[in-house]
Amino acid sequence: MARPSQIRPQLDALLRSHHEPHAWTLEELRQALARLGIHSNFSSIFRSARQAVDQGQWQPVMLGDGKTRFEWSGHHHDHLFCQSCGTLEAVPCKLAQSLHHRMEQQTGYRIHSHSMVWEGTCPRCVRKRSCRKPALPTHKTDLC
Amino acid sequence: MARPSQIRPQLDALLRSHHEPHAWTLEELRQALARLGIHSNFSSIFRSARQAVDQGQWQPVMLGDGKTRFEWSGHHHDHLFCQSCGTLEAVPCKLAQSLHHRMEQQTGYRIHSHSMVWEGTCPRCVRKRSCRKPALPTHKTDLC
DNA sequence: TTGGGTGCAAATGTTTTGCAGCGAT
DNA sequence: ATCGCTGCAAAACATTTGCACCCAA
Repeated sequence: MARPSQIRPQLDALLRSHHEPHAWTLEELRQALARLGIHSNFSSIFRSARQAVDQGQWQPVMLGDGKTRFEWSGHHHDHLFCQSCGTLEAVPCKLAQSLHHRMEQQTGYRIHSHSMVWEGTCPRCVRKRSCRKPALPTHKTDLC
Repeated sequence: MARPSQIRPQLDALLRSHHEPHAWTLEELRQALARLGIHSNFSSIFRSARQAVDQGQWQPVMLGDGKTRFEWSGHHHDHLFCQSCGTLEAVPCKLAQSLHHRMEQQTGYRIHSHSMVWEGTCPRCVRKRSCRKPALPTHKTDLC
């Protein structure tokens, strides 16, 4: 009964696309929209995101750098983070998914979703230096 | 070669204890210390935490409410969150642990750690109301 | 004397809200 | 007219840093 959202459909399209990044910060979404010629406000993106999460269409992803990222719920995946070079990869969550049933049995919970982040050293870094002090992700780390 | 930390040992003791909460926010740590008669500053707690994480003794835990929590690395566990009543439980991470090897094989990563949060409905809530709209965790949610 | 630990205040960065105006229904 | 969507500014929060001082080695 009121003005339909001008930006929400565009945001949905971004999250549904299979392009990088696979999980978007609010600021990344705003910039991506701007590149499409749609200049909007951070607050508007924020409110669209909250609504989308409430409606179950988006899923928040916390990677530990202080910024909340969002992904299309249907594209849910786990994350692989290289502590050495900061690379962040999306991996299918088949493995974690395979635990749902057992986890439900063991805990009595009815499980709706999960979020999982693996941290370690990527193949490239493993090859370069046989071993090095892992840089734990902090809020100032550059992810994505 | 300088003054030994007055609070770090106390903080370590808190995290090593098996009492609630199982994962502490900086503010919770400060308050717990205060209850022990040790009044300190938030910044000092923060710096102790950063150092402890750098040294690998503490592990940051992100639950999605905007606050970073910390647990003793040796006590690592996964989390179960009831979207209906907000209960947060710690569960052994044996199941997730069992995936390490396969995940390493499939990705070529050398995995050092993981973090996992299961979200769903706890047995009590499942019993009470057969079904209800799940309240997605937001930053304003009261966890722990 | 030195160098890390501590407290206090201020800066940063991100998230959240208040409010006025807009516009499709 | 109504009611949700927007933009702008400010507030609210959590994290982080600068700086002066303290104190055991």
